[in-house]
Amino acid sequence: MKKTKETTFCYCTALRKATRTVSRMYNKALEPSGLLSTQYALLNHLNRLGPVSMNELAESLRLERTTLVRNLNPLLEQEFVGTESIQGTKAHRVFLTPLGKNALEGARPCWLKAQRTLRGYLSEEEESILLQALQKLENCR
Amino acid sequence: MKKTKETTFCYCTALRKATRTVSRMYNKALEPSGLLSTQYALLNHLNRLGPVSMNELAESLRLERTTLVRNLNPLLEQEFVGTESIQGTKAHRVFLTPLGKNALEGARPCWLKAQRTLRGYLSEEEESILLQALQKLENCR
DNA sequence: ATTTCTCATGTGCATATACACATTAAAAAA
DNA sequence: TTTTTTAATGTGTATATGCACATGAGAAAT
Repeated sequence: MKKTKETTFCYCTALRKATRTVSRMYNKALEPSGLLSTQYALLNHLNRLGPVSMNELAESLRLERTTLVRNLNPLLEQEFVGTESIQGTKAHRVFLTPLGKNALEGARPCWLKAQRTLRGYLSEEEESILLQALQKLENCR
Repeated sequence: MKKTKETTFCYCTALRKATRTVSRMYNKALEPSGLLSTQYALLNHLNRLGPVSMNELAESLRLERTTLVRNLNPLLEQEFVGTESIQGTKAHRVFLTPLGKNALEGARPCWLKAQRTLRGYLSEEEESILLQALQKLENCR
């Protein structure tokens, strides 16, 4: 009879471990731009989404709302992003300012460097399946 | 001519995103055991490595030494792990205590539940390539 | 033996992340 | 209209993570 292969690794541990290294790498690469990797990610996301409510943004990043707000604060202070209240409700919408778009574009070469380095480690198939797997995992709720 | 596919995702962002969700999931699952996901990971790692120096442990987890020490503290207090100094040097060795081994084994069912859930999301091929890719990425230094 | 150097460790600070609880404005129900 | 409910926010606390810098004990060089 076929014995189920024993699980020896842990998704959580493996993901966290890789994330630590990769985050360090991107932070290093982004240093000249003055942006942290999380800030780059936020600006980039806003650039693609356009104006969104806090909740939508948090949800789409799978990020705790309060964490999002705190991460957003320095970007608000630098006026890389702005907020506007939604007519007649108390909800807000966040959007990327021209200044923010500028910062994002200025940081793109740094980002690209890190990104290219990592791509170099994986085959096309690995990259594509990695991405696909991550997308499945991030929906495990 | 073939245009290189434009890179639209970001390794760092994608990893962090999935890691957030997965970590939440494991923390939830581990709740009854009283261990946090990071603590489970530490105990588990120590269980497999046996006594190791702080530096080796940090290195093998790709974890900042200071972070490791701080994550280790509550486990030391609960006497799940112990330390001993290495003869004639000022270096330390960390090891899993019987109490710690106990805690680890008690938490295993909770962990397994989360682990099984995630496995259910991926095909065997996806799992295996994911793991392989993560291992490559975590060496990007 | 004294000086220098290396390496294990410690401390302080900043960001990233989540959760629980409080607050309050808008919407829905009574 | 008053009450109730829901949903957007805000606050406090705790863990996770990394970096820069300080300290101090052995090891190596002089």
